[in-house]
Amino acid sequence: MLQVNVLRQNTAWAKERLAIRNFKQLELVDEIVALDDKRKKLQLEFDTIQAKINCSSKDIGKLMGQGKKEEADALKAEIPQLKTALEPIKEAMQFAEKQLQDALVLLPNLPSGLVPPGKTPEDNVVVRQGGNTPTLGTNPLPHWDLAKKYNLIDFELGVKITGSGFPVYIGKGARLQRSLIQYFLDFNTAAGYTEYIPPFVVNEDSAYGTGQLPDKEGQMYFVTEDKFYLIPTSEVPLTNIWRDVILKEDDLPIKMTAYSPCFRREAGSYGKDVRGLNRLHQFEKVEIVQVTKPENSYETLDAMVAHVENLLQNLGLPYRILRLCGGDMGFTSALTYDFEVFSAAQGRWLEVSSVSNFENYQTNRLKCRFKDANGKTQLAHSLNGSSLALPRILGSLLENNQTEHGITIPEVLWKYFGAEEIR
RNA sequence: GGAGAGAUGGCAGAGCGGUCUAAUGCGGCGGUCUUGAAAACCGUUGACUCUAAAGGUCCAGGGGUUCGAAUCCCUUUCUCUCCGCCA
Repeated sequence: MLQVNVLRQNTAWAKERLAIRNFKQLELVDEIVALDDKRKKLQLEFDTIQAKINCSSKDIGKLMGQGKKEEADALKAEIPQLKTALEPIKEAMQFAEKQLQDALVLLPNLPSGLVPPGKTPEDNVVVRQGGNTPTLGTNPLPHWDLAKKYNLIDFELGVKITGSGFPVYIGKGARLQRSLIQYFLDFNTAAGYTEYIPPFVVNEDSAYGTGQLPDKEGQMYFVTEDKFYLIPTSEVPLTNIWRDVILKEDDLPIKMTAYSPCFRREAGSYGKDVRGLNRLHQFEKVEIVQVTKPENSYETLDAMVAHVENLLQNLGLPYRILRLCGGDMGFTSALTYDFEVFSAAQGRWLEVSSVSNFENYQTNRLKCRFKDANGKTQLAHSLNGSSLALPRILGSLLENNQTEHGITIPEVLWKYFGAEEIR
């Protein structure tokens, strides 16, 4: 969430930034500053009266110790009226605090200066394109047909066991998926990321900490019995490792990577968007997360983009990198690059990664801070990206690499997959 | 799941109704000494709010009793021990 002081000191600028992402309730910024003013005023009143009570209580203690019971009783008699005066102030203060908090979580992050204006995905800017689109033979098959032909994935079986959007990977399909996961993790750890296996369900504090709550409440599966959320991405448990932590400057940057299944309800999705592996309720993903010093976060973002780009190049997939426009960006992001691969048989670009800098939006909520060289505590910056989401990579790999007699496996996967081709 | 015991500063650990502004030890930081280091000795040591300062808040979370709560009561969560179940 945003810092009130930033909004207070740069009110007009903050509104301009929010307008870039087509945020409508700009008056919320003024309301927040007003609420904070109110809160401060009440806090001061509260503190003044509380100080008097504390002082009297100490005096009573001393008097009792000296056996001056009557003087102590006289002092005691003064306190009830102070407490009576305190009560409404306390309530008003707590109410103002809650209102402030409730308002703050409604504000999305401020887009960085690089974010292009725009409302829809059409307004995203292609910053780079790479790889070659293959020339497929006649009647290229979409991946769901290839999956059936080579017995790699059974979608109907998933429907039987759970429901739509929960595919069952079988044999070489499962093996290919595992090969990709292992390749991604090895590639990430070679680049200095530490591998984690985090919990796949999280509590409310964690879901709130990275901003999934209250924004994406309906997107997550919820275990009512224990009040746990199934993670929509391992970003949630990974970033929350640093909740309520004050780091040393030397600890930064923190580089983490994790494989996890991801669970998303995706309510309301339908049609060709959800066909095959295009959109699932459970999918696999390898994630990278970094926590950095504020002054380094944008060069870190560039490094993460280059890192993900390398992965796609190594897999030989045709890709493009988009800088998301204000209207298409995530709630908590300041700048996001999306990666799409071209799935040749479907003839569509599919999103396979999203790399974002959250600046201190997440860390402010998480209270993830570090002590700088001057001993001052300040908020760190957090970033994350998919490296990579598996289903669409798998789908496009099947489609782009299909031949007359099988599917060729990219060379980087040979040692994991144990073969150069699926026949 | 049942019974019992606990949760205190970076860590260990005292405090169980009133100078707690939380003892003590370890660790960290600074200094003295030293060619340098170690040892020894001396000093220092959290967060939030507010900030000119004072003040206020924080002893797992929430609520209560009291003039006054780390300390008493209720409640939630977590940890440990024993039993049960189990990969």
